[in-house]
Amino acid sequence: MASATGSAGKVWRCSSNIAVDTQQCPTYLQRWLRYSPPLRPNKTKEHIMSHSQALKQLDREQRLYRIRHSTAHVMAEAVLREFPEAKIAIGPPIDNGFYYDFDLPRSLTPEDLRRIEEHMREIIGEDHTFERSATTRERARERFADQPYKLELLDGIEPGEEVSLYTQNTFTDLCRGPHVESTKDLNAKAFKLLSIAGAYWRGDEQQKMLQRIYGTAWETPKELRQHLDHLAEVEKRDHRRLGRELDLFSTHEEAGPGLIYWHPNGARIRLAIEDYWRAEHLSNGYELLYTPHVGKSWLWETSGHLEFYSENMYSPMELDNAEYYTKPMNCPFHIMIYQTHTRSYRDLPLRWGELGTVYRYERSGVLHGLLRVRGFTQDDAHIFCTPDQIEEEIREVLRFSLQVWDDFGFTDIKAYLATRPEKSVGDDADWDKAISSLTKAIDREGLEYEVEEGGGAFYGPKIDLKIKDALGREWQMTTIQFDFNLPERFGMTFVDRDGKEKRPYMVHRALLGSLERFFGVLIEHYGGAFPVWLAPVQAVVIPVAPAFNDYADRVKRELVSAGIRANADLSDARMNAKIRAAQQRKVPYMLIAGENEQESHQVSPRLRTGEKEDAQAVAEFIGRVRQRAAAKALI
RNA sequence: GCCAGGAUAGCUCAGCGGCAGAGCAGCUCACUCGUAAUGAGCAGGUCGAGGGUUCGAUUCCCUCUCCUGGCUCCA
Repeated sequence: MASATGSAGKVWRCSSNIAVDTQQCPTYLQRWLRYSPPLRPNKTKEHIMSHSQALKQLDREQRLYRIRHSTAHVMAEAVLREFPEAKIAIGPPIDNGFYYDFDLPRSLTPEDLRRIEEHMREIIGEDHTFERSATTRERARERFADQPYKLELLDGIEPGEEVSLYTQNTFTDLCRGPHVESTKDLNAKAFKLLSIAGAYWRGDEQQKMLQRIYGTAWETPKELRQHLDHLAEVEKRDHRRLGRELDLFSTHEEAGPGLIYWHPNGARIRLAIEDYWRAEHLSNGYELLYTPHVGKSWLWETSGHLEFYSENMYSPMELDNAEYYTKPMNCPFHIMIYQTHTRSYRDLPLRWGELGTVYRYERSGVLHGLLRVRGFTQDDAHIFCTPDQIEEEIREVLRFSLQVWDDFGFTDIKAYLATRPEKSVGDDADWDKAISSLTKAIDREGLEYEVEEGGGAFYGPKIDLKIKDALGREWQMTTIQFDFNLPERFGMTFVDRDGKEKRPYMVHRALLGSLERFFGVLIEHYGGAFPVWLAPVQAVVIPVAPAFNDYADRVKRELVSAGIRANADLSDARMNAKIRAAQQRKVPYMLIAGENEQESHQVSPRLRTGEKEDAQAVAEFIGRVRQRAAAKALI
């Protein structure tokens, strides 16, 4: 699945005034569960409760956690049946399922998965209990003498610490638990093995590549089916598939992977996005810039990119005995403009935005449709201000950002505040002030947030916003980053009211992130059925028969001159086929034009929702589309 | 980059040592037709690239390119 979650730091706090949604906060959940006691049936004299009853008393997330964890153990047992020589690594529950990593003598095939599933169903049917036992680290070392990965895990445990083992049937695992009481608490019809993937031991490229089996597990077959349906829906909305079907964009391996070609339909949408973006920035106190695409090495040496970021930069071009680099970021160019004047405190704050196209070298294995590319346009902006202004500026950026997300139809937004990492530059006082202004801004906007302690960049703290799409997936989009590094490196100053030169604060911020990536998320969010203001084609005029082609074409021209993106389908297909074609392209309005309409200068709208409307005057329809587009309505 | 799986017509896919296939899309022709596919015909492929095995390779082997799923949600 296309996942957009960035590297998550350690979560130590969830906003206290908002209930923790465990689905949104898996790390928190796992932490909580880790320290919750293993499940025991309540065996008092007065009240003998079966295990299943005890399981039912837990809340749903905890039950699923145990079911998934236990299913992972059952899978490991099944894999050992198939491959007695297998070395087992780790097998945790994850969102919607579980995985287990194995070191196997050969590569797994889909056929193996079917057999492993068979074994699992057998084991589950045999009603084995999950027995917890405690032992010492040394005992455990003997127990797992032939399991090198388990030994390595044991090395990470304090010598005196108690080690817990869980056993079901023939399989014992080093495991913290908790588990269900017995395999009969698992439903043999509510799990499925989904995929095989390579995964480095401990996620480290230097370590051995293991084989990971991903599975999903639920309480009931119905839930499993719903989850599989959800996966099918995700697949149907895949922006790469819709990009082809709706003729929005393409990539070309022969012309360079990870580089996006926007087709006319995609470009229409991008134009709508950019027009909106520019208008909103100008009316929210920004000035807009255009800067070059390449710069001499001096620029990148000064900025530090060559030192810290060169892996991601395109190789230099040699011209006139100088090396020029294609830009991976816009910031140094904006600073060049800043430096063209002596800046007074009266000039600040400066809010400078640019739709700046940058190129970054991404390893070929990570490229993915529009979501991970090598060339993209950032909706970048830099704010230069005095320390006094910073709080207000941050608040303003955050407010503006939320307004933009609302306009694009995203209302479920969460903030992540990343604080100072160990290796970093800048004064403590600056960091404290910056973090405090970020926190105040989040509080002011009433956003739910988490703190990623030490998760900031070395040059400053940041707020990232994650938006939730129509399928409930989170995407990290907006980033608001302080930078204590570049002003220093470029020696930026402003003259304060006391006549002294001082260092301005600098904030980088991208709201949509990259237009390419945002486009991908937008396509999936709307499943290709864009709201009227973004739809590449807003209306198609469909004549009932060839005799009305002229009228249909006249209506189309009228719509186009009224600023509506309209086509007339004058092909020799039947009306029904034209409707079907427009429907599949997810055009919001189909306008049926026949004899009745022609006589009264009307059209009969059919919405892509399937709704049919009575004939109405063309002028009336124009007014309606304008109104719906202005309201940013879906249709 | 690494592991696994892919790459056959514009798209979705079948074929897997012996003449390269289907549906949709495209093109042509016919059809006077009211809310999700009118019919007939035509055209379309160095079977991702390069090398090898073979009488013969889209098919088997090797190399490369690209695509897809993954590569700590840490016992």
